[in-house]
Amino acid sequence: MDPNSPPKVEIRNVHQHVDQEVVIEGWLYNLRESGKILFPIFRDGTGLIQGVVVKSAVAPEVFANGRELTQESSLRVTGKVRAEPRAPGGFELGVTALEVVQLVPADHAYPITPKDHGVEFLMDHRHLWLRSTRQRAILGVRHEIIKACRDFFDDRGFTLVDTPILTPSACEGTTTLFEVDYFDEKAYLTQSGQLYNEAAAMAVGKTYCFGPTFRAEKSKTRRHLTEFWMIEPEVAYAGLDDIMPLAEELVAFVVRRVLDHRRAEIETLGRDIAKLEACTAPFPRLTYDEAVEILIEKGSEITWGGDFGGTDETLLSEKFDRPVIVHRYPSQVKAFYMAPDTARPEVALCVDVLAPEGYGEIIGGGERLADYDLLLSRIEEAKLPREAFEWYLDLRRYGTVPHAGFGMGIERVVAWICGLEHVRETIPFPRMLNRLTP
RNA sequence: UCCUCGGUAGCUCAAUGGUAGAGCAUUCGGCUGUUAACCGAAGGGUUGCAGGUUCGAGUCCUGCCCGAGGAGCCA
Repeated sequence: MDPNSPPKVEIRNVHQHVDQEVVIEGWLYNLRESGKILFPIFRDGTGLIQGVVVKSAVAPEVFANGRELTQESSLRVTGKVRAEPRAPGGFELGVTALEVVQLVPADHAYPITPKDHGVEFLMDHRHLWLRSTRQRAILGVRHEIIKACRDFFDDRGFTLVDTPILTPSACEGTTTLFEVDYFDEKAYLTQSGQLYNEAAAMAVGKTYCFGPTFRAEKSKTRRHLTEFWMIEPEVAYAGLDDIMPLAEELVAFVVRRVLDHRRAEIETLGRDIAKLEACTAPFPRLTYDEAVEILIEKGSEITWGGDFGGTDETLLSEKFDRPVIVHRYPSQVKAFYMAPDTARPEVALCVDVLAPEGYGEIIGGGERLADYDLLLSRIEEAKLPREAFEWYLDLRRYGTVPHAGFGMGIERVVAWICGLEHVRETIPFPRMLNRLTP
C-alpha cells in the first residue's frame, strides 16, 4: 500500500481526524442529490457519516460514479473530514475519491428501503436487516450483556465449563425436546445445561455454562424462541439464600454495564433510560404466597398451587420499578431436582426473577436436591427413565453437598434492557415456531 | 392445539358488489446544502390458492395455505 495514502479510519473515530484526509471502507446507506451536489451517506458498521460531492470541486468521473451509487453498494471513500453543524452527527466527509467495490445493480435494488416494512418481510431478509442502525444497536447491547455476564462470573472465581448440546435424555421430560438421530439412536438437543453443571460444580466449586438451549414447544408469543441462549451458574455448598443475592447482583451489574458502555445504543433504541437507572440492588423479594395474594388483589384468577401465567407476571412486575424476586413456589409446579423447604415441604427452595414492565421471567433457579433417596424417589414419581439418570445419581453417591444455581435467558434480558416488543430482534437469526430461515 | 386479526405493485397501504389506486423503491428529466430532500414524467398487478353465489367478486360464502398477536408451556 502507498505509504502516502490517507489512513483508514472507522466512522466512530472521524472526530479525531478533523481537517485530515481519510479513507472509509463501508457501504452506501442513502443518497440525496441536488443538481450539482451529492449527499451520499456512508456506513461502515461503526456509524454513519454524510459525504459531500460537489461537481465543480471533484474530477468528473468522481461525480459521475457518485451519481450512480445505489443503496448498500460497497465502497472505499477518500475524503477530508470536516466539522459541519448541518450534517447529521456533526461531521461530514468532503469526498475526493470513490472506489466502488461492488455496485448493487439498480434493476435488482437492495430490498430494505429507508421506509416502513412489515415483520414478515424483514424477517425474511434478516441477513440484510442486521445492517440497519437499530439492529446494529441491539447487536451491540447483546454483546455487552453477554460480556458483562461473563465478566461477572469470571471476576467471582467461577470456571466456565461447557455443557453438551446433544444429550441422551431429557432434563425435565422429553415432550418439549427436539429429537435428532444420533447414529440410529435417539438423542435430544439440550434444554438446559443444569444437570451437567451440577457435576461441574462438584469439580470446580463454582461454575457456569453459557450456550444455546432448545425447546420444541409450539409457543407463539413475543417472549419465546425455539433456540435461545442461557447462562447458568451453579455453586457447591450454596443454598437458596446464597443464590438469590447472586442473581440480584448479576442483573444489577449487567444493567449498570450497559448504561455505562452502551448508552448511545440504548438512546438509538429510544429506551427510557430512567427505568433502567432504577434497577439497582436490592430488588424486592416476595414469597410465592405473598405474590399470589397480590395477584388475587389485582384480580388474577390464580389459586395457590398454580404457576403464574404471562399476565400474572406482568401484573406483579407492574407493582415495582425494578426486577422482582419470587421464591418458594409450590414443589408441584417445579422440576424434580428442586430441593423442598424442610420447614414447609410443599414448597421448593426455588427462585424466579421477573423483569419489570411485563418482560417476564428472566431467571429461574434454586437449591438442588442433594439427598440420594429423595432424588431417586422424585425421579420415579416423575416417571423418568432411571438408567439415564444414574450418572446424575452418582453425584449424590460420592460426596454430595448442598448446591444451588440458576439460569438466565439472554434474549429476554436483551429484550427488556433494549425495550423491544419481541425477542425475535434480540438474536441475530431467530428460530421460532414458523421461522427456520434465513 | 385453541382463540382473534390479516394476505391487493418490489415495499407500506387504499379501493359502498360496478373501469384496481397512492406513497416509497426503480428508470428518465430538473435543482450547488440536502436531512426518510424536493419537483415533473414513465414502467410496474393471475388482488395467497381452489371452488361457489352473482349480469358483475379485491369485496359475499366454503375449504385450504401462509403470516401476526394472544392462550397453554416456559427462559
